[in-house]
Amino acid sequence: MLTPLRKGADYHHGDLKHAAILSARKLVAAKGLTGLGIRTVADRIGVTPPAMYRHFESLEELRIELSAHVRDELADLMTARREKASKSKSRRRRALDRFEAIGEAYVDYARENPRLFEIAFMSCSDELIDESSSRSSQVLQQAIAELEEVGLLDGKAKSLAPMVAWSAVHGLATLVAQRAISQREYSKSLREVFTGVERAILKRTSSQ
Amino acid sequence: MLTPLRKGADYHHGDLKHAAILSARKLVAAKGLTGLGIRTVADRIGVTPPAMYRHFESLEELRIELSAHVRDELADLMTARREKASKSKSRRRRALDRFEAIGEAYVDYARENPRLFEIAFMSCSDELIDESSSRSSQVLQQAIAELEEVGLLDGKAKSLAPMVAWSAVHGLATLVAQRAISQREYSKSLREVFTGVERAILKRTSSQ
DNA sequence: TGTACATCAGTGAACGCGCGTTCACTGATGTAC
DNA sequence: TGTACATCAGTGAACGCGCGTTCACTGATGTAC
Repeated sequence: MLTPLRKGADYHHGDLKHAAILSARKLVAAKGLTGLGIRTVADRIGVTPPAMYRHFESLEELRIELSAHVRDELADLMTARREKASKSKSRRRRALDRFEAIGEAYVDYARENPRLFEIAFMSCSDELIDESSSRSSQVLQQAIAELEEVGLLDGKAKSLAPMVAWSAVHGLATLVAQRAISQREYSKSLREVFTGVERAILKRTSSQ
Repeated sequence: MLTPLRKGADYHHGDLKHAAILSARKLVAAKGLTGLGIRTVADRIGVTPPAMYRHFESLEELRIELSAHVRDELADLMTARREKASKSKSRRRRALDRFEAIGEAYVDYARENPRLFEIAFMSCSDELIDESSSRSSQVLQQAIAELEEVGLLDGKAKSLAPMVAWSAVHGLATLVAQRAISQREYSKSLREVFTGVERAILKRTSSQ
């Protein structure tokens, strides 16, 4: 399909904002936050720099929108992996698999998109990200609620479960993103962290 | 003392490299990594930009040296706090206090120097930081060894203790540095993470 | 103790560059009649 | 169905800026004799 998608596509881009964010995503993924610029993005999507200002107030705003986009991607991956995990098993197995699936998705995203992951929570430097309202943290809360429903969550540890799981998985993810943990050690570390978190928050049975 | 510290101090700075790193530290602490520049630092320490090139090959090298300096500061704080913790108590109490002291120091540093903490492990983007040789991780290993010596470490969890503790504390630290956790929730979160990590790696007694 | 000289650590001016942003403009689009 | 016109989304040229870095230089320092 070499024909323009819409009439006048030579002059009116049609979907500049969306294209800009995707291009910004690529740019940051490849060169880090420093590589992101109004002019560079404009070039890549075949538009002059001032056109960008029809859609973004400033470079800062582009950054912020990209950061939100990345957080969305991350949350999407988490829910997708959760849904793919374990059907037709015991309720307990299922809840645990879903819990692990979202954690693994989180860390995987960081491993595969280290630069993007870095800006997901960081780049909105000034306003603090409302953790409670962020989609990925909601997904986590939900998974913990599921563990509770099936009776796996330890009563004493219940209140600290979200913070512990969040910190441990987020910590592992940043270490992986920074390559402080090599690909070789990756899955081992992931298993260790999961085991640790589960020892911390699940009910204690003889088998564990 | 308004007299120059050494003869010829007008022309020969005397300690430019050290002064540059300190000034870079201040700059990054205040404005983030973007605020760091050869010219800016040169200005601040009262020297012309080319003088910087007698001591640093490039801006990149200045960044790398600053990053190492920050990692040193962090490790120094950890060991200092560990030594301050708990004397004249039971061996077990002492080992646990020392373990917690280094974790708390880590997170405190991140809270008080968020921008610096961000570059501590990140800015050496290309070469991966040798985790095993980094001073702060050695301090952690040591603390875990102490827990083992006094018989607090759980046998099964022993192998995963370093990874679990490291991830959880590092994760909390980055969340705090990014202000994803507010000052208000800070000490509560810290306690939760410690409790979680200890539930994960310590021997299980009835009291826990 | 004094002088010649190599070495070192700065200066001052300039380079080219790419950046974010602004401005007056123009081509395309959609709507009212 | 056709025309006038407001609105919108782009263009092209230019702005000033601060940056990292290079260059030929010069002032200070220390060492050999």
